[in-house]
Amino acid sequence: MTAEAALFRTLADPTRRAVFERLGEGEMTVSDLRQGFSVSQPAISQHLAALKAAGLVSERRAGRNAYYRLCPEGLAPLAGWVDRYRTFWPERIGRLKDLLKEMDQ
Amino acid sequence: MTAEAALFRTLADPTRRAVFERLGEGEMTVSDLRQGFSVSQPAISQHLAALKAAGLVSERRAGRNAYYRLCPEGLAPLAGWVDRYRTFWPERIGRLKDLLKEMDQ
DNA sequence: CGAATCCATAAGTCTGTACTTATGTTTCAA
DNA sequence: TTGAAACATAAGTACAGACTTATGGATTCG
Repeated sequence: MTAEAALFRTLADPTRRAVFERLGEGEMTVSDLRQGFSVSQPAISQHLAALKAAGLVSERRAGRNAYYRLCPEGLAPLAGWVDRYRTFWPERIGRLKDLLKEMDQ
Repeated sequence: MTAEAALFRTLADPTRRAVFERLGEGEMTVSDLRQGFSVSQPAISQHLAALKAAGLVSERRAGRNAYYRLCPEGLAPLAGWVDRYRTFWPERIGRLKDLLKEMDQ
């Protein structure tokens, strides 16, 4: 299976994608993460295991707690896949250029 | 459902994603597309209907034939989602810049 | 020590969906 | 006009996977 295949599969589930997005706020325990979701704790753990297997998340244990953190570099293969088609839309490129320009500063 | 949710769901299936990628070669009929896939003609038609509903493909009828063509702009919401996380990887930005530079020429 | 908390895993259920075959519609060709 | 080709839709099947409850291991606290 290609890298982007695993990423598409992993991020296709809305709940799992929401967990990923939520970790954008910063490192968090499973219990923290559970707040705001209507699914059980095992469901959260299962999603985290899937995200970890896909390289989208890393884990750090401390006592009873498991801290999960975003690994945004894991998205690189997906970004690469999308970029292959970006060349088809010249009108959008400008905004991307602007973004890169901002990041230079 | 958000736009990127529909895109993730639509592109999660490997066969459907392969159909999308194949259309990168250019406009094609369903029969043309069928060659090289091990699934039935209805399966191809169903995938094309899903891609069309997601705005990733457009259709043109001519006699008995249905010509399908890529709509790469349909990927924009997905690209936007990925870009939110691109800011986390400075080391990859260089390659993106190079790509944009090439496209200027 | 015992109870409680945090998390992972096991096992089973159930829904979504990607496929199949069957069939209908339209168009073209002999 | 009859048959074949191109495609879509219908209906049914089968499997993946997202959930659940139950449980166990590890840690912390009283």
